[in-house]
Amino acid sequence: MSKGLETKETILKSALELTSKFGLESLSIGGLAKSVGMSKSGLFSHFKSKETLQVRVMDYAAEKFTRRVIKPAIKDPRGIPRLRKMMDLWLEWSENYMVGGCPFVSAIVEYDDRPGKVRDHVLHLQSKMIGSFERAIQLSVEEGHLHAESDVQYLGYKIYSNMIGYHIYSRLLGRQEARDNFNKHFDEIVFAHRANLEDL
Amino acid sequence: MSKGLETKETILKSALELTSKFGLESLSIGGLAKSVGMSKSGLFSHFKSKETLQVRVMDYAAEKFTRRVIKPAIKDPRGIPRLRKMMDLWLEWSENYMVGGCPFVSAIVEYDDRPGKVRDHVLHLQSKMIGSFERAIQLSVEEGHLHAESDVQYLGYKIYSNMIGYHIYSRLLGRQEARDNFNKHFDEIVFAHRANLEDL
DNA sequence: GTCAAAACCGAACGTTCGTGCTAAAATGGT
DNA sequence: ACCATTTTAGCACGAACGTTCGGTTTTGAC
Repeated sequence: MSKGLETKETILKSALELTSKFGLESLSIGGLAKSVGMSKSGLFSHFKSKETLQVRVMDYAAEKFTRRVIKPAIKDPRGIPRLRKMMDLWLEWSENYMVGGCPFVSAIVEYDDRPGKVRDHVLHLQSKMIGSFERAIQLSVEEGHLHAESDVQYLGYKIYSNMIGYHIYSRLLGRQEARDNFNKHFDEIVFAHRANLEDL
Repeated sequence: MSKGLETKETILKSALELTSKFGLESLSIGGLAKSVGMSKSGLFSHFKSKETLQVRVMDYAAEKFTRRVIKPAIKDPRGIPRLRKMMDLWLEWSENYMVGGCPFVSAIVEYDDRPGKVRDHVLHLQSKMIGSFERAIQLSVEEGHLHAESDVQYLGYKIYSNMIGYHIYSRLLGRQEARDNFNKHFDEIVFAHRANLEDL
């Protein structure tokens, strides 16, 4: 790997950490340069603008997310087990890997009223992420784990809400029941949509 | 009312609008001054620091929230009707009254990793808000609308998650099913915890 | 109408922001 | 070892940031 790509990786790694902690908008060129130990202009020349940097950071986050949450889960059997695994991996991602919490959650809220390329990109990535969950839910229906009339989009909404709710209860409010709540709620959602056994 | 309090009200009103749109941290003294049509220093002198301004803005928001969501709901009968009314009023508050979405949601996410007075204050206000919902849930149990063994805290978590989920689905993702999802999910949560009729 | 207090403004402060420009240093294929 | 390319640093810019200060206007009680 060339020197350029190496430092670009170093920069993005540090940038993602800062973003996770303080948000995508607070990410400053100068501060980022200091945290990776290089000059402002040297760092800047890797991205032509701050906007580009922000977009790259989110791409970097999305790549890590796919590698750590989505991809490992497909080793588990289709249906509820795989969906459950995604939840566990997301918890791991959100709690331990990302020191400042899931960067998408912050970015989404931060940019819901800031039109521009960054917002569009964040929206696109988050839609893709929700799509991944919806696909896992769809598979759960096809595998017969959830009943055939399940509204996949609605189920996705409930599961996503549970994730966000956990994130806030755990992060800001610091409630240690958050994880139990999350798991219990997920189980209830799945249970409410389970297939009638006599249908199989 | 004295002149000082009047302008302070004007400032806070405009500040809350900006905060709702762009977040509490992006709120700048200069920008705010321009939007209310007064000088930077003139505005600044009303609050001794930006930190104080931010705290006051959140207090202002909390007051409006109480006046528009909590207080009107107590006219409805205790229990599920009152809780349901709170949901409707919150939807109204979040959708129409606050142009940029619920300011607490933004503030919470923005400050989950920024220690300081602002964070502490936001946390305190949000805890109070959740407390209001939990009290309404508790009343629903006492009124016999929800079964006696209901875990009020857990129910609060689910209802809160639904609110946050709706906020994101509706705001950033722009999904128009969001509202239906929200209502359906609320009904399901209540239904899942309803009192057994034979117990009454 | 007087006068102290409150409110407000304009200018300036030291920083930090994002972004150019130029030149030096490091890199890597030949 | 050479040399073109890439990467990095230094410096400067205009703008915006929060904040301070000195002075002017406005307010409201007497």
